[in-house]
Amino acid sequence: MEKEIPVASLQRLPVYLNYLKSLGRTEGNISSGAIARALGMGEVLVRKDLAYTSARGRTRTGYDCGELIAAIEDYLGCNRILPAVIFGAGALGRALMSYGGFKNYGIDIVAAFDTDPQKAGKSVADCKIYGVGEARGVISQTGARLAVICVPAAVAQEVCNTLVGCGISAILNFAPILLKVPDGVNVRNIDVAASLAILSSRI
Amino acid sequence: MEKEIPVASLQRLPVYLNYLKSLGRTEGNISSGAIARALGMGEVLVRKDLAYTSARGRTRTGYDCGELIAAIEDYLGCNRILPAVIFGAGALGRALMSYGGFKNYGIDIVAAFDTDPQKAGKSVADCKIYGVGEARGVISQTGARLAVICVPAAVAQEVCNTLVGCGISAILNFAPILLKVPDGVNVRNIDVAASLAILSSRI
DNA sequence: TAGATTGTTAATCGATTAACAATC
DNA sequence: TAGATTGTTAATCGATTAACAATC
Repeated sequence: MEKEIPVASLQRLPVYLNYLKSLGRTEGNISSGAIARALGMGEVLVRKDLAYTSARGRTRTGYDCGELIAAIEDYLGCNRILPAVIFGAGALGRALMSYGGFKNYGIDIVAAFDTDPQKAGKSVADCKIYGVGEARGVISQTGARLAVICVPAAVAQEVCNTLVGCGISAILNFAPILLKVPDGVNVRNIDVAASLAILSSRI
Repeated sequence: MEKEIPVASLQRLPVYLNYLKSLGRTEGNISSGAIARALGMGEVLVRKDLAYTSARGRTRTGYDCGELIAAIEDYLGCNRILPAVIFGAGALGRALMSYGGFKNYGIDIVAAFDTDPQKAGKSVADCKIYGVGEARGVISQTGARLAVICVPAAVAQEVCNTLVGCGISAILNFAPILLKVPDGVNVRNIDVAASLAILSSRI
């Protein structure tokens, strides 16, 4: 049995991917040492991380740029299209609806939901906002398993329960609370204010 | 010399704080075991983390809720007011301007900047948008040392250089690139698309 | 006192780094 | 061949967990 990738390594894969893409070349080779120097990390760590993907370096020449990008993209699943929904069409939710970066990772924001009936029926960047009552139908119809929670902390757990009940199995949570979810449901939290506070505590 | 707090511990402090505040009581005591159970972690780890703050538990009774909240807030610097600026008044930048959560951590978004002259002069949630040329003046006038970068990846490094030149020493970066900064400048990255991709790769 | 809880010291675990053989 | 680079195995480092004395 292959060893599972550590979270720390998994989180670095998009960093490598962004860097490689920023080079703007799909031909030629790049060594783990060059990547490591550019990103300020150890070269063995880079090789270890890349070894979790299907990328294989060539001794003396390094990794083929195009192959390496393809291997990371493949590992992260950028090539299939995965439908995702956003719950909460406030300022942050709408900003994410209009953000184009998800498609680089094969993620398609197919719908948004909001409790405000005024918002229902409107669209942001080709993404339609539905009322909460339509969540079950839209989620099952689109086959979305991935959701982003952008609602106030006070209602986030309730929204989370609804989403899990609709078959969502991975949640990116922007509300500053720890969501309780059943086994098998994955949650990642982004607390923007806390991130800024952590930075500022070192000033 | 006291041992410096590990990043992992520092990142958990806001989690404890959110949980304690969510209990909605400033009186009475709470034990590290109760906190650990609620957050799904080990109780020794909770005590170790809290020990970095000025909080001191009482044997047999645990920590005083109000004191503990105050100690974490104090450690994170929630009580002083720290001015911060946002660079990039696109959808995300404007969402952050109108987000109320920063003030819980004593962070005040005092200004935003954008290259688009159409946006200059407008305000979002009492926060005024300035042209790029005014950055130096506004930053030095407000004394901001903290900045949030919400511009496209292609211009993020340039914006970062400008900010550092204006005296900014801590940056929360939403652009999916690794910023190069001189020693003494702290950067934290939030890559929303990558976070969602990491989640989805486990589906 | 007995029991609950803290805080500290030692043990474990996992991730990063170092050393090095393999290879083109 | 000599040199550059990979991938693997061993060593180190840091963070988490376990054990336990202190105490109210």
